[in-house]
Amino acid sequence: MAIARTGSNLSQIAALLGVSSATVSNALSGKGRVSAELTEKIRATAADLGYTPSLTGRALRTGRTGVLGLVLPDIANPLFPQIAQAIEYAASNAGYGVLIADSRGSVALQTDAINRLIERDVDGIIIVPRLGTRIADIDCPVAVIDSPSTPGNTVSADHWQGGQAVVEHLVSLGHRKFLLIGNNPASNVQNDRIGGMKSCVPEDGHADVLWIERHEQSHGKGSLLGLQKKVEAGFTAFVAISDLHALRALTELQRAGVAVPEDVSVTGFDDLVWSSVITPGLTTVRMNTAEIADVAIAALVRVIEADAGSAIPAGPVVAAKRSSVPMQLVVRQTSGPPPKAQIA
Amino acid sequence: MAIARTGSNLSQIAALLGVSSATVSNALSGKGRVSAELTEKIRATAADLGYTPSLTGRALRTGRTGVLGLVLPDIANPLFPQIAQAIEYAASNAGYGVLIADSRGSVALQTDAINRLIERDVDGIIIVPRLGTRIADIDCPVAVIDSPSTPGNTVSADHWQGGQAVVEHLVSLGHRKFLLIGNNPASNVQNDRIGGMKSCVPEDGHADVLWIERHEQSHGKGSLLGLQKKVEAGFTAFVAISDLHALRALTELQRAGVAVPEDVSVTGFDDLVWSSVITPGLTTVRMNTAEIADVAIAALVRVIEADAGSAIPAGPVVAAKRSSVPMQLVVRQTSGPPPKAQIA
DNA sequence: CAGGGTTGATTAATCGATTAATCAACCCTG
DNA sequence: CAGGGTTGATTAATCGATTAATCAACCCTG
Repeated sequence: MAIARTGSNLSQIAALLGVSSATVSNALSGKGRVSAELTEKIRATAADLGYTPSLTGRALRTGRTGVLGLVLPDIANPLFPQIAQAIEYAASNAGYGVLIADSRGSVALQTDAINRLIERDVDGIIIVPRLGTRIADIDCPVAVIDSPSTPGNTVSADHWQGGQAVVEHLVSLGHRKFLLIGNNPASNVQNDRIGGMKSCVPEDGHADVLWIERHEQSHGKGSLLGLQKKVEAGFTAFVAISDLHALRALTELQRAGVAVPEDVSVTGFDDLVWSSVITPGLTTVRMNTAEIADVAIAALVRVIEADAGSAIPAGPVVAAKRSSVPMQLVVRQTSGPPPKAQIA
Repeated sequence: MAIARTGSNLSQIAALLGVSSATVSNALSGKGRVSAELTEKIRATAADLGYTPSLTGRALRTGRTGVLGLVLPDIANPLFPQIAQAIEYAASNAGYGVLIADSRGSVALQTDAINRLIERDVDGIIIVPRLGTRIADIDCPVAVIDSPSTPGNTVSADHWQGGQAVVEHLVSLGHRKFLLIGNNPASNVQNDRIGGMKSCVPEDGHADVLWIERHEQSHGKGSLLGLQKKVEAGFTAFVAISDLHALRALTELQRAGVAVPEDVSVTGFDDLVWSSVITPGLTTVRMNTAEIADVAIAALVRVIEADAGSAIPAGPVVAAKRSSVPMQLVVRQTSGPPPKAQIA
């Protein structure tokens, strides 16, 4: 014997009013033909009973569960909560629930995570892919949030433009010698940011790139980045592709007695939670997660709800109307003019 | 016409072998009586067809969806991803999916979030409650992860013991004058941590508490905490209830020219991602999120799967076998002996 | 060898909602 | 007033899996 749900169901309403459950379904969904009078009565009793439709029953019949899957990369990325929140909010507004699946930093587990979601019959999947992963063939609509230069990207922040914005800001303050700090050159996101930064270095300026993962391979994990020597070599702007690395740079410089922003400027990316409370407050670039989530969900929902007609979607990865959303520069206290001596 | 699922179903296997779908169901689930020979044949064809049971069909029949809801407080808490990851992992191992719902920092939205989950027929809910929220009556089993001193708490880290561990460490280094840094005294978690810290201050020592939210009400959001004056007043240990506040303290002190750990020690809580990469590395206390998640999920699953017998559970909030899980001290570079002059 | 017990299967109902097909009643119109 | 059209409802099938009830075949045992 199946276990009865706590709430009421269509047949209960139908029995109470002496009509068929089909009529109740039609009345509540506005489909079919039901007299205005009866519709009103059905609405009223449904409200009285606190009726909520069984999404399971509906899912079985319609083949749509109303649930989206969200696949996230390595949890270490502190931007994750913001993205997850934005996706959940946008999905919820569109009438969808969000199942999470964690790829725990490994490509194999990412595939497992996707398969778990598909087994649960999600209507679509949003993937924030792990570094350089290609999305394998997936049997449902997929939205990819990575970077505009990634093939198959659905929507993402305009990381290149974000990189431009922060370097333009520093150039206008008078900086000419930049140390760009990245982590892993295999990341499309990081490459876009670095690329945008480089594109704005003026002809009389200079930019070096420090890749942290490479540096740590030779110097050991968590080792100093040797920034003090860079300061001595005349670098005045330390431009990181993440607040995490900016923070690392900032504390290393402070510890070495280099004053920020008086001696050098430090900037980050992503506006993570701590950026506003540290001293000095971190100048950074913020992505519009709400907008990105809205676009991704809208694109996904459009394909899902059109799917009734065309059985086979063209490709699994959906396209959005806008594929990139501008980033916004947030100026706080870690960026300022370089010391007088440095200005040529 | 309902939309057919992409995969195969029980009746397809049944038709292929010329048996009834009931037999296929029995064979695959190991229930009922099916000959060993036939069971083997059914298993083989199921594997051939790549059969995965429709969880929707099963859910409708059994009344259990195999999905848990996870309600998270304000996303600003950077510990969230670790908890979410641990919960998802534990749930997945127990055969459950995890739907997320964000309470976005408001009690009203927390209730909305819970209702959305219930509408989706989750089998149980895990709540990491917002500051001082009481869990309203909920129509399904609930596990609460807050603090051992919270009434109705299911399981959590032993925040009191964590507070003890960090102050014991500092006392053994020679510290006697402590500034304990909290945010909001209405939080059970924060109160437990502060309480544990205080309980380990020796008789010849002293501890003051700085509540940041109160401080900001009079001094403005993001204002300096006035720690330099505290250093001048002889405080040598700054013990925060979160790495976020420890980071704030650390940068403020470094900026003011106070050397950490030579002049003063700074410690945090939660071992957030950046704690290991900043310079100097932050001494902190880590919670065993995996263990907490395992206990919470186990308690929830126990009630859910016993529910078949007893229709009405005693109360919605489930109890666990262990209600508190010890925290672990992680010693890095921000803690050291106080300057010689300060040792009496 | 009659009749109780076991084995290994099938039948049919069920969970809840949706929807194509059908039907009764009524309204018109030529 | 016969017959086509519309209105407002119902009937019945369906999505996929589960499971209580039933049944046929066979095996024993007294």
